[in-house]
Amino acid sequence: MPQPQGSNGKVTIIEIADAAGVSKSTVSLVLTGRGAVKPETRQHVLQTMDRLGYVYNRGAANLRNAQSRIVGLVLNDLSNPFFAEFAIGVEKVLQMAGYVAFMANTAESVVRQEQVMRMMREHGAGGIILCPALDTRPEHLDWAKAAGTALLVAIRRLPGAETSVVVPENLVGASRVTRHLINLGHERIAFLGGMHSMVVRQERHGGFLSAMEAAGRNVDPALNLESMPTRDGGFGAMSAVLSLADRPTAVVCYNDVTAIGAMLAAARHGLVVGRDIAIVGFDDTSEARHVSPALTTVAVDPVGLGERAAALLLKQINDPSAEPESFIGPAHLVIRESCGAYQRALAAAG
Amino acid sequence: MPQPQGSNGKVTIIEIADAAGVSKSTVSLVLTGRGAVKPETRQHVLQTMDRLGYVYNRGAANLRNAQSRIVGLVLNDLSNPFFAEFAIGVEKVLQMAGYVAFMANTAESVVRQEQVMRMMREHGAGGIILCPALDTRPEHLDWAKAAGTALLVAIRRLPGAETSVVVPENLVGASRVTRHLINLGHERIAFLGGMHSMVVRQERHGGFLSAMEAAGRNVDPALNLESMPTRDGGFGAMSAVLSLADRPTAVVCYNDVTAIGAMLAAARHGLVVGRDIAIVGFDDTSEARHVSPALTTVAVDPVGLGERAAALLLKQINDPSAEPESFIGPAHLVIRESCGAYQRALAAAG
DNA sequence: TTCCTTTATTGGAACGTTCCAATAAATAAC
DNA sequence: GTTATTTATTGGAACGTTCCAATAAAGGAA
Repeated sequence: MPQPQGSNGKVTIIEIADAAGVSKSTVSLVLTGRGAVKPETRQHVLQTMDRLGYVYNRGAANLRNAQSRIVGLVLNDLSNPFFAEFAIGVEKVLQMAGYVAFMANTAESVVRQEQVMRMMREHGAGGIILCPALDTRPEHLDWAKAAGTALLVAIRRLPGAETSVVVPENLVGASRVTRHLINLGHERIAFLGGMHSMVVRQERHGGFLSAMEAAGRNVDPALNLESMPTRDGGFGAMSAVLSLADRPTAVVCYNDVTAIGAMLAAARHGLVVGRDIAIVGFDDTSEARHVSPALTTVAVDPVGLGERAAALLLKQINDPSAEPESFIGPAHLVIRESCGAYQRALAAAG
Repeated sequence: MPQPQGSNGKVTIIEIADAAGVSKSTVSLVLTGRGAVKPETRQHVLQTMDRLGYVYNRGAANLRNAQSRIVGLVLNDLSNPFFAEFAIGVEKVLQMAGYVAFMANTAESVVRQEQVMRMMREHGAGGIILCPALDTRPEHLDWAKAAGTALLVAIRRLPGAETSVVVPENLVGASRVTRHLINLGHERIAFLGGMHSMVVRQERHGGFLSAMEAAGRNVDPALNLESMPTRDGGFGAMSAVLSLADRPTAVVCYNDVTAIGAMLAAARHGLVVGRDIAIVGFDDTSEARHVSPALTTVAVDPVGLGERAAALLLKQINDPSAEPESFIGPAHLVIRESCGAYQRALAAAG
């Protein structure tokens, strides 16, 4: 039965020592498990701590040995299930290593990102995993080198920043899904969604272009539309594309969210996705499986990327002199219904 | 140009004082902005801090005045977009108040939940917002009263725990959506999904029952089926219900995820949802909008709930003697296609 | 000038922990 | 039975900050 301590709420190591009839040093030894302490003494101290409702004060401890075992996880968009899954992967690995994640959402605001990273440093975070907000400049991260804080950039590469990086194989993935559409016989293929300034879009669009060129397909600049990477953005861009005189027969979207918006727009125009038009996405979020028709997309295993990011960061924390390291996660094609391949196969068989 | 400090990485207030030719007390005054310090001195000190790359050490500061301005946010399932949105609401309010959220995911594990809450206390969190994991017992939270830590339970009410609570109007919401089905002329209505032990299910099922009874409808115990609150669970329960001799004409589901599973099962049995059978959900997740036919459901504004939870917690932190307070968030009906109301209206008009 | 008040600045004592060197007790070696 | 060695325990000095009481400097009023 925890006894709320006498006057103020905080029970300290010294009060435990007094109550247990030992010195504070002994209590400390029990706490850290470092020195040799007689089993019965240890037991007694532990009981006393339990009885008085003791809480370890990590702030005070960190004052002595700067080993905080906390790392920061800075996400640019928590409402995107992709990042939520990434976070789950990160937490899983950190937990196993006895670390705890200080997680924050910047909602694409560089200002908020700056604030949040400062807070984390002030709290003694040993490292930070950063999914950078859209307008992040590499010089925003210079403090890390100077302060010797381990910093890892994830998901969105930040050209010019000399840190470890964990990103998916955007170029290859986009190239694969585009080739898939080409193999299905499509000639006019559009690329939809994302803003030009986003590195991820540049990579994915680059993959799209390389597949098109490799197949000798013509790339119509009118079929390259930017939009915010949201459902509404995808809806708008798709509507624009469908109002063209010469419509495409297939559409590669920046990501799943955009693709789902595009599917809605197509349906609104009376098109049956997968039959009248092919639409594909990127990321393989759980939504992709559940929309109707199910979305053909590129899977990048966000949980796995998160695990990898955490592992890499821990390595860097433990060996601060190590060189920055990069991990490029695999991206593989997931064929479902929205590209029409399934229907085509059925037709061929029947 | 931040100069990485001589030997170890950490620059302290004393080094700043030495470099600026003032005392550490003066630097502290500049830092906290409390005392009266000559503008030129302040300026000079600030410049010196910038020059040496000083980082405030919150741990050391908290040692003196236990004002940490951090609060913990413990989520039971981050992969559920509902909780991600809730978290966004919480962060928004905390940020405005100059607080920072220490966020963690328990993945429904009570053990992990315990770990994570302990960590947060150890780091000096002034309060915690807890979305409890499934098997949480009220006595797991007893420490909060004893330690005087502000604790707020959100989304899942925890009977027997004497804390502030922020939850949606589950009973009223379920009652509303049930009445909607009754008004559409349904007689045999089933309730599907969720496990009996879940408080949220008890509330929603209670709302279902009250609407049925108020309308004088007969409640067939065979039409109350439990399942895990997953898509597969919904699929299984719906399949079971459809194998009954006397099928229901409408189904109220525990939540959207379950409802979507139920829709798949209905389709598999050759039924057209919205015409041959009505299916409704709860939560209004983004998926509800995008399945086909779109799901009629109950919206509960997770972001708003998050904002409210944060506001309530801050209030409690600032006035620890205040009584626990509850907020029951509104739940309103969102009519889409899966209930058949739309088709019925069309038929009436045509 | 002298005294009082306000404005700036300061050293030292906390805060709760860990570590080090020192001691006390128990065991092993001779 | 003495000495070495191991095993348990301990006080005190940090760690980086804030606060308090004290001092120094600067004006204002007599």
